[in-house]
Amino acid sequence: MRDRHLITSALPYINGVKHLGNLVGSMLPADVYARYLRARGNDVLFLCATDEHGTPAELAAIEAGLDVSEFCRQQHEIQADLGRRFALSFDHFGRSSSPQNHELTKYFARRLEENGLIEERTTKQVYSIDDGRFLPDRYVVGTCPHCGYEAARGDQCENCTRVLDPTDLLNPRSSISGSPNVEVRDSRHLFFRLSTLEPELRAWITTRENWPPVATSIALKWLNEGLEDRGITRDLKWGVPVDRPGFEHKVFYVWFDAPIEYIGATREWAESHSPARDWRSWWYDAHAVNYTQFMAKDNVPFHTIMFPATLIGTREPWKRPDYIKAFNWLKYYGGKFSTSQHRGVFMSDALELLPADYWRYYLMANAPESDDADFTWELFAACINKDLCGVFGNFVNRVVKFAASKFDAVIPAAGEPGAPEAALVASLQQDLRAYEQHLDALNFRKAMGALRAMWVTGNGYLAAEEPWKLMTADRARAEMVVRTSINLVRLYAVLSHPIIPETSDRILDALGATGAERAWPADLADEMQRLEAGRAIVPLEPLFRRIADEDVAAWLARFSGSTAA
RNA sequence: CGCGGGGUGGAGCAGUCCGGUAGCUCGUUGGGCUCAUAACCCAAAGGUCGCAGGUUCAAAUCCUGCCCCCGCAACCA
Repeated sequence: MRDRHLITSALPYINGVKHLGNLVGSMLPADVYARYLRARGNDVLFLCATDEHGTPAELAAIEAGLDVSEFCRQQHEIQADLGRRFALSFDHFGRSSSPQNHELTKYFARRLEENGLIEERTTKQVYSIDDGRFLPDRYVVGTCPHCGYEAARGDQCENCTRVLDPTDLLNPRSSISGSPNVEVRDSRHLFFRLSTLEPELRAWITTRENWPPVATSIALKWLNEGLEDRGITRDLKWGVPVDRPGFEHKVFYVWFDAPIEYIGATREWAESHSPARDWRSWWYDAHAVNYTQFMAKDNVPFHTIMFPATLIGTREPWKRPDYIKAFNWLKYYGGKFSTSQHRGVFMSDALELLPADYWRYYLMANAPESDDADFTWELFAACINKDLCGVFGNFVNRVVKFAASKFDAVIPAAGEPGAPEAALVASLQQDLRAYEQHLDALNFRKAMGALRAMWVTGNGYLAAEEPWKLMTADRARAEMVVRTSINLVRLYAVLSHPIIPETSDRILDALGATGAERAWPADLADEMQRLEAGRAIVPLEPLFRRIADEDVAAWLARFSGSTAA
């Protein structure tokens, strides 16, 4: 029986094209894992969506001169398109603004209320008269009462790092319009009584096994500091409406409805089919489902505390994640990727330079798993040139060219596997086991190392057997080596498919591989003779191009942003 | 004493939980090969594992103190 795997990637926010850090922190590793599990024959549902609500979306829409719903529609399409071009194999890429999510969000809020976990409270919010809106804390700026820093934000002073309340600020003003015409108004809001769920959350978190330290440590930090009740509504127009007297101009807080969209996207997916698929069995009483969430570390509190609390608070058997894969930051030359300063590489930029597979391999081989990782063009070029061009691309190229020039691109028939082939299989078997174990454990860097080791083995095999010499010395043996090598090419394409799917398909197409010949390998000795003698193969051009020093220099200049010299 | 992550040959990392001659990739140097994208294969050099104490027959690994770097994690998503 096939295992059921539910995989979700953190939802990219709607306000613009995401950068490589966003990609490597959730969407890409989730895709690699989904592709791997599918290749191993599992029943996989892989979901993502745009996270569309909140103040930044409203402000970005205003800046774009668009109605917020139209802005989100356009941005959603842009992100969906980029996802396709990066070969992200979502079963569905949804929208947190969908009717399904509206309905589910209201449902969850209602269940929490029925269970006594919601209460109304009056809060004091800064209202900007000139902007005509309530301001989230970070959009209120003023002078820090502690250090005198004049551009302190209402949530925290960046200068002295003290946590602030917007009402602490001297000379407060709106960061949107710059207007000092602001006042504090009372506003009624719904609060989620998180504090009462703390024991259950702690019991759940402390029994999770082998989660990344960055996931459990952040969750425990929140629990140890004590959970506070949290407002789950906001004074905004764009969002899920709160059906409640006196709340006509309020919506649910974006962080309340966004994770619910994981379920919403499942419904969107189910209802996009005719007849509709079953969404509920993935989420409700879904003991047989193995659920893995991917995210960067900034998202951890919401996935280990807020969302689980929402699910627990329903007192219904909603599925919680079995495993959370959390990543650290990808940085650009030691600093942050910055949208406003155009610093770093964004998904759309990346595809202008090179095809998706280059980025996919590099990012997975250098994923920020144990610590923040640096993106530099020098490392990127070295990794591409060495691993993809020199080791993998070159192996495929030398085998295919040799077969084309010496055997008219037809797989030769003579010879039987001998001791070198047995040794080859043994070596590959060991690395394959490591590769599978690392992917099963979501250790992507190590998995890439194992994959690379298998590629290296192919070049070593050719160097040791020297088929170009055997052509005259032992023709049968030469044919054996070439036939084995062509099968190695096929094997590598199959194993690399989760990482570099487009290149992998290109190779398998050239080999005329059938569906069965694209399946995950079982017995490697058999795999080495799988493609039979007599089959014609289509010559391939080199799979990857080398990155020149001039490319590095040009890209460095182009992407270093406004802070560059 | 905010919290978390990290400090291992020139660069990037593994090893630290469960102490036992310091490992991988890139780079460098030397050799080999010439089928292949000046690619590939083999070998060598290079580290007192942030610092200082302590425990131990033995510490990168355990304990104590300190230093440095990165991030911000409850109304920003």
